Amino acid sequence: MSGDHAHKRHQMESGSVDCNSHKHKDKYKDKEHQRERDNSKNGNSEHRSSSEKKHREKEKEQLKHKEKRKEEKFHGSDGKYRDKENGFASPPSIKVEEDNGYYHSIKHEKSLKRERDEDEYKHKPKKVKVENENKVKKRRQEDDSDYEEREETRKPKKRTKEEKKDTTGGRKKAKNEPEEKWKWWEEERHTDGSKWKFLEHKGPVFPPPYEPLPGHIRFYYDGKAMKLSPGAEEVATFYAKMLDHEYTTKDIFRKNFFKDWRKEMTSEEKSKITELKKCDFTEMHEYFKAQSEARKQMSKEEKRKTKEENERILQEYGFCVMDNHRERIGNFRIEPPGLFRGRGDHPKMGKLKRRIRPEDIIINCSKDSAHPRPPPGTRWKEVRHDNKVTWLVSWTENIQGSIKYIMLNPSSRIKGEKDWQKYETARRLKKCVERIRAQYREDWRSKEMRIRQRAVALYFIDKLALRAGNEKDEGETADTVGCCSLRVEHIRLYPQLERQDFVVEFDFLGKDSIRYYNKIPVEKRVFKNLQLFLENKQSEDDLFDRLNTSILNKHLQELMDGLTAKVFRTYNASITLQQQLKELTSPDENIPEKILSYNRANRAVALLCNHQRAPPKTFEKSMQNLQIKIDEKKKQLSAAKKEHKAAKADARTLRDEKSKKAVEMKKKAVERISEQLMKLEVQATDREENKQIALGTSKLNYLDPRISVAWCKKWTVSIEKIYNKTQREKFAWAIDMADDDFEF
DNA sequence: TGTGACACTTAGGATCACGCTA
DNA sequence: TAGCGTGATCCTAAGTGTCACA
Repeated sequence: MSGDHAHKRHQMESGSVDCNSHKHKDKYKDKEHQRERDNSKNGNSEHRSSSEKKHREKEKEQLKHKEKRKEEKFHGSDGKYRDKENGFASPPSIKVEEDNGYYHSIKHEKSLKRERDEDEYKHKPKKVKVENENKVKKRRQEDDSDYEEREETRKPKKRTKEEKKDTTGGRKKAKNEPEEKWKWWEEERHTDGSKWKFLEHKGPVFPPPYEPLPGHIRFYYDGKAMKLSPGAEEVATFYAKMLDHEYTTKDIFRKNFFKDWRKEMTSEEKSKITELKKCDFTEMHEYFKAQSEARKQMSKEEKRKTKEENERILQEYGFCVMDNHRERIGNFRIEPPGLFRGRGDHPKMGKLKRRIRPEDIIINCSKDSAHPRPPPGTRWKEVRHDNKVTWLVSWTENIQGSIKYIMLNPSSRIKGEKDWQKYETARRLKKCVERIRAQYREDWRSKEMRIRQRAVALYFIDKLALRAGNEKDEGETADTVGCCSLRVEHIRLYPQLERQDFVVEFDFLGKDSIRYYNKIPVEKRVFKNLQLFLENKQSEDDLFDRLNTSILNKHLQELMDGLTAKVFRTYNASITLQQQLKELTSPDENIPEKILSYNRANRAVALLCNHQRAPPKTFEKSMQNLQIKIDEKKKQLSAAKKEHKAAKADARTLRDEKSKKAVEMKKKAVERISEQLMKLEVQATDREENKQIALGTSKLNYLDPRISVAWCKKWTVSIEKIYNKTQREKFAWAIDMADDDFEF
């Protein structure tokens, strides 16, 4: 990152756009906005239907026309538009960082101590400083109110005498005491654009080499057993393993697999094996199934050994040292070879994903770190020392020619800081969203078509939380769209529908080929504009032919520093959660009911963002089981109530201590069973409502965790009820800094 | 100004591990 | 204690957005 860029980032964080005057109005408008959205969203119940088929059928006929339109869109009719190449990236250029004197190994810590004292904030000791409570409270308030301001004004902290004396944070660690969590959010950030000063790791873990099948497991071609060469056999096993999967029923998958498989065959095999339908992989398939079964049946001792071995690998390769801290790596294993599982109607599904060799790998680490060693007899493609990026290992995959990375775990400082920053940008949008909304409404009346298109697209991104919709390489990926890449065929206009005026129906495949289907009433001016955009266009033409994500983001950047289309999704998701939590949580709810309210608020966001999932295979059965439990519990409750009544009658007659005690016991039993019943009923409601909705995606990526933390603190719900261990690790910063009065 | 390369986030499905129940 | 169901974790595809360069 250049100095300029660093400066820009700093500016972005300091929230230079003054939007405060809109603050109070925003709250009201946001709510109105949400209500409008809720009303419009309920039509979105259909799930992954056959609209993909429709796209396929039209594809051929559309292609020609589309090419033409595209040409016109960007170059007028001069024909200068050049098609992209085949989508494969050329090998990344070699980039070697000069030693700038920043790097140091933890091994050299002692000799560099003097430097650390002078530039202390860059190299904090692992131990966490002990702060007094008032200080902590003050810091938290500061964090909540204005993170950017703090970033701007904060100067490197002076260390106390004690701290200088002891790099372990002022006290010695007792034996077996769990290592304290590093509170990176209390420390300074790099301001020079660098992502780290020191990075050391052991490199990636490669998948085991191919093990040939035992002799008795055979492949049959045209009914006859045939021994395959190791290369061809390995690729055949990839297919055999997937025989149960729907992929192997798809024509494109089968075609691509067969084509790539033939490339791995010997010439003799190639001449014999000419049709996939004559191939019989069932023996291989059964063999792998038996193997997986055997793995499940392993003895306790064997399972323990496997677990220990995995733990050893994790300890050795799953961590790195970044700026004096041991940090967990996200994905330290190289992707094994196999068949490409593109989603939706991906034209490349079934192609062979090649085995990655050390010679394909680029290592990124500090110059003065102990470099990872390649496996014996091999070498890395390159070892570079680029501290402007966060990745540790990269390679180029052969399907799309894209670069794959090994990066740190979400709980790491480097990811956490970015996440925190993302939510701060969204909070800045909150301060000026009304001004931006007023502006795009005004732009609906612009004389210029490009401005009208931009304004309508932005309205959709804001109102419906649509993705930006970058352009994609045709024929290289599945045909999916976002807002800017919507085509005429993706919307339908109804001047009146179901007693509502100006209704727009959306039906398209979005990211991961997940269907977006929604009918929403829009403002008259939007409707009229859409009619205008559709004039003289064919179904496969772009709806917004004068717009792309680059133009839109450039405009957004002018409205607010750091604003892009993506920020609207984060903002709308978080603000919706906050509003829904306020609306749905009531003080007289018990804990399970509160959690149901939380999940309902979370669901509202997932619905908004169209986060769907395939209903679990066992869904119906598990609901039935739950219902059986509920029925049984109801019976229990009615029996317990009867017993309680009888005990009361006894007590009235006998009037002794024993019968009084019995009444108490029966009463408690009724209460206990009632509570159990209530929990089961809440669970059933929650599960039913969650059938096709994925809550995890929004929770992990869109909802400012401080909203959830504050809600937990306010209603004394333990954080474990809403975040599991991994999520708590990822959001440690928020759990530590948010109080019950945090406002997004 | 368009384009490709690159870096990074977001996403759903597959697989694993663990706890509950019969 | 085996079998099952479920939540947690892993995996990797598929997006977004920025930058340099022609």
